Amino acid sequence: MTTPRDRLLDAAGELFYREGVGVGVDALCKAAGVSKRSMYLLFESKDELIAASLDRRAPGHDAVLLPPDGGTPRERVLHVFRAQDDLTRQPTYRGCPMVATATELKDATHPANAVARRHKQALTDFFAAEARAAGVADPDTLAAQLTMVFDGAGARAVLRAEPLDGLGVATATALLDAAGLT
Amino acid sequence: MTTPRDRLLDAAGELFYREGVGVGVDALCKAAGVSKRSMYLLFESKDELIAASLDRRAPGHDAVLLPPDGGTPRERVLHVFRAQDDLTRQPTYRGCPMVATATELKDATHPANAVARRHKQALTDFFAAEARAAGVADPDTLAAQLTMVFDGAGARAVLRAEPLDGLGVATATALLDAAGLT
DNA sequence: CGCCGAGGAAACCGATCGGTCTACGGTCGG
DNA sequence: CCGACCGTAGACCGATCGGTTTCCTCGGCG
Repeated sequence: MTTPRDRLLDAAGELFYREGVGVGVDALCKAAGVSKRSMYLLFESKDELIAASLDRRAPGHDAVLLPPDGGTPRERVLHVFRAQDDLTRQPTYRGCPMVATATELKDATHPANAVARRHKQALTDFFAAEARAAGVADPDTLAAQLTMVFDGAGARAVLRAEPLDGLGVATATALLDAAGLT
Repeated sequence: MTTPRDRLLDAAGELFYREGVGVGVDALCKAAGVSKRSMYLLFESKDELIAASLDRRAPGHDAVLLPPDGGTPRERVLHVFRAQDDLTRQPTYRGCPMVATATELKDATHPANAVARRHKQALTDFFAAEARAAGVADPDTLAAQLTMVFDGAGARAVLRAEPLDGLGVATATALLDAAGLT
């Protein structure tokens, strides 16, 4: 049996991603099968719920993007971009949830923004660790560059409303080659 | 004397960028010094106004990003990323207006989405023209990659709420080098 | 059985949403 | 001096916003 809290977080994660954070609390509670009363007992405000739902999405997100154990650093990095490429083939793809939420909220002090920044940093850290393992000269710069390509690829897929078709993988490959990560 | 139409488009362009498309029509009209009645005589709906204001922003946007006449293709391409770097130093920077609006609207059929796609394509076309002038093997792919880096760099600046500090320029440089555009 | 807390349904709050409409103040050409 | 017209101010519409509150129905436990 799922708790009201879980149902709220799941419904929020899906609705906020699909329709934006402008979705009303009433619609959200109805989708979660939870009363507004319970929602406001579980969360201080809608803003807190946004942040919490974003946080909850992260593990699943990582599970899709990050590679399983094993493989060369190059393959492990490229796995992320291949997984993103697959995601953009789904018609429900609306870009990276972290980027989308931060973009919608504008306010840099919003609690959800800290969540987004933290999880985006985790992806950058993964790239940096692989680059370091491969002995790249400047792993942090390469990691930042790969993260930018990742988010730029997501933006492209959203704007054009079409799959990436290998463009993200190709760009990441070019950067890996340039950095000597073979 | 500015026309009500111009004032509306200017106010909409600034407010929608700074606070998002969720800004109300009342606040918008007050900022523009135009009555709601006039607004709805000039535009069919708020959605049309969003699209029109985005369209109006584009020339100024191009003027800031695109290089003046002259210079090598490489320098002309890098000028775009240097200009973007400067933009991210401003505390009012909220990312590329086209990307931000498309991200907020979700709906791919929204009139503003076509505007965003068109103007993003214009940037890609600029990159492709420079690449072609420099005799690059696959100018269209390079142009798409540069556009992704551009948007990824914008997303990074928004998420981290800090300037790019050369990261966009460095990444674009790496891609130019990789493509043999010296 | 009675009691109690958890939680759902829904009324309610003031504010605001996108959008329409009336009424009035200006500024023209005749 | 006069209508014709453009545009503003703002009331108004039903709906919805984030958030609070009241009421009532449960299930578990003594």
